Amino acid sequence: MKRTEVSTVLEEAKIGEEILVKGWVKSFRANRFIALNDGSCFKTLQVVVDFENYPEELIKRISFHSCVSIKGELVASQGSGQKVELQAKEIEILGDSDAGAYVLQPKKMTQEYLREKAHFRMRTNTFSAVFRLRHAIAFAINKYFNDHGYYYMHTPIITGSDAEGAGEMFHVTTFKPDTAPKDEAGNVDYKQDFFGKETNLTVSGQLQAEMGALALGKVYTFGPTFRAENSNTSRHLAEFWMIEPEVAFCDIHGDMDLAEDFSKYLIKYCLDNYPDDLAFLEKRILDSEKQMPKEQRRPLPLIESLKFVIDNDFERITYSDAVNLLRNSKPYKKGRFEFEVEWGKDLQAEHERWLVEKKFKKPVIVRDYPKGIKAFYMRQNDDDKTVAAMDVLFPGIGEVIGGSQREERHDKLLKRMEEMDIPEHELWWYLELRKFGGCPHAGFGMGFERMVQFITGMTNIRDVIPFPRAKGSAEF
RNA sequence: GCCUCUUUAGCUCAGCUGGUUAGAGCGCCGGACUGUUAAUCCGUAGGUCCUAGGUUCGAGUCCUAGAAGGGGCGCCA
Repeated sequence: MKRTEVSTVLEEAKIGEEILVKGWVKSFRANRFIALNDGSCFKTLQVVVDFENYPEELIKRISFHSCVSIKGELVASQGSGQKVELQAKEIEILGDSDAGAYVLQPKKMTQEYLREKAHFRMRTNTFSAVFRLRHAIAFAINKYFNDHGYYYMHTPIITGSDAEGAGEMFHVTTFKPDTAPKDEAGNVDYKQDFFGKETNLTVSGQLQAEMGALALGKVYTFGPTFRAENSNTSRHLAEFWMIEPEVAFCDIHGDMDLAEDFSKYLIKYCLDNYPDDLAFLEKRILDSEKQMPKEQRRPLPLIESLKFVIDNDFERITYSDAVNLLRNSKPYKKGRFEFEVEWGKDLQAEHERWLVEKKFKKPVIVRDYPKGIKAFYMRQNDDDKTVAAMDVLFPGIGEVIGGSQREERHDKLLKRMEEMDIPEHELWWYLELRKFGGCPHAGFGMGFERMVQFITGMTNIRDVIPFPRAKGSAEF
């Protein structure tokens, strides 16, 4: 007999049908009711066991998270919690789980504790919901771009240039530290290394994606990226996934339009297709906020805040306007900001939070940043002071997207690289893209895990990736 | 990298200005009950109080150092 998944049972199976289900026991009440979950959906199937008909030895093995295979008949439920239930006829234990020795318990456990039990944490309601949604968002990303005529481009994980300018890199080598061959000057001789040169793990696929955009028109990358930054926050990982669309014949305004439309699509996809998981996560957050002071609680419940984002236009302002707004703000005048607001300096998290959470109360796109605080490849504006860069700021998590129109003018790009000490010989190919058939183009990078954080409401980024990699932590 | 908080039973925590045998809820185990929805009721077991030093007649409690974890900041996605 073929197994039926719980999601199928609840959606399609008819009363009176004989079915076989397999899954994990979420609870076993009164020696009679198994709540069975197989991961196919958030819901559980109630299985009714007439314990009088089974050996006590078998009944005892039905315990928290033991794995069972049950054949039975689907019947209308006598209880009020569910419409249908499975009347068990044959029960087989596929995997025992000794409740006394098992590290999970059918009760609330802290996220910090579960993080240490990452091999089991996906079995909990919270993490199974989070990881179903993580999948949903990944799928929606590919669907959105495919439906809009973009090509999925795989950029390299190992890169030969360290000029991408997005932060500290992880070195890739086959040398052992103590036996690495040295050159005459006593430095490590990377000519003898696997690739014949120094290599690193990528911090961004953008520069390579630009090659694709100038050939295929619209491309996107979606893959892991690596930063060896010593940043210890709930929004940073050493290994994270990034989405980077790159579009030919697109300026900064088209870039912002794409960022907004794309973000809304991902949120809407989850609302439309995963209501049970979102409802559970929302309830979980509301419960945990009950003992918190009001100002620490979310302004809106999870689902409402997601709907609010897709129903409203993102606020779009220039960096200069943002600085003026901040300098006229109440916290600025009362000296409540820790950091100075001054044209030319980057906006700090406290400033961004004021703009998003206090001033506009919705996502904000800030554009035209001073060129001194942005990367070499961003297109210089006519004022000679700013570049066509934009950041999308979300409530709660800050910067979700950073993007720009790229500098397509060879002379301007070269000059900027010289000013910023970017070695020309490492990016010769990037410069040649401007020499032969170049065109205005733009793109952005979205932090995948930050988007998953926003949609699931999880406060720590380590809880939205199955195996977090962060400073001092690479377990599992 | 900086600042700050935490570490007591399997889990979540309480433990006052240092004082005698370190507690609760849940979980586990045993029993009762059996149409439950975090089932209920009764009972048992379970603790190098993170580690190492120190102060003291006496340290879970105070001091110093270290370890692990959380939160905030910086850097960014």
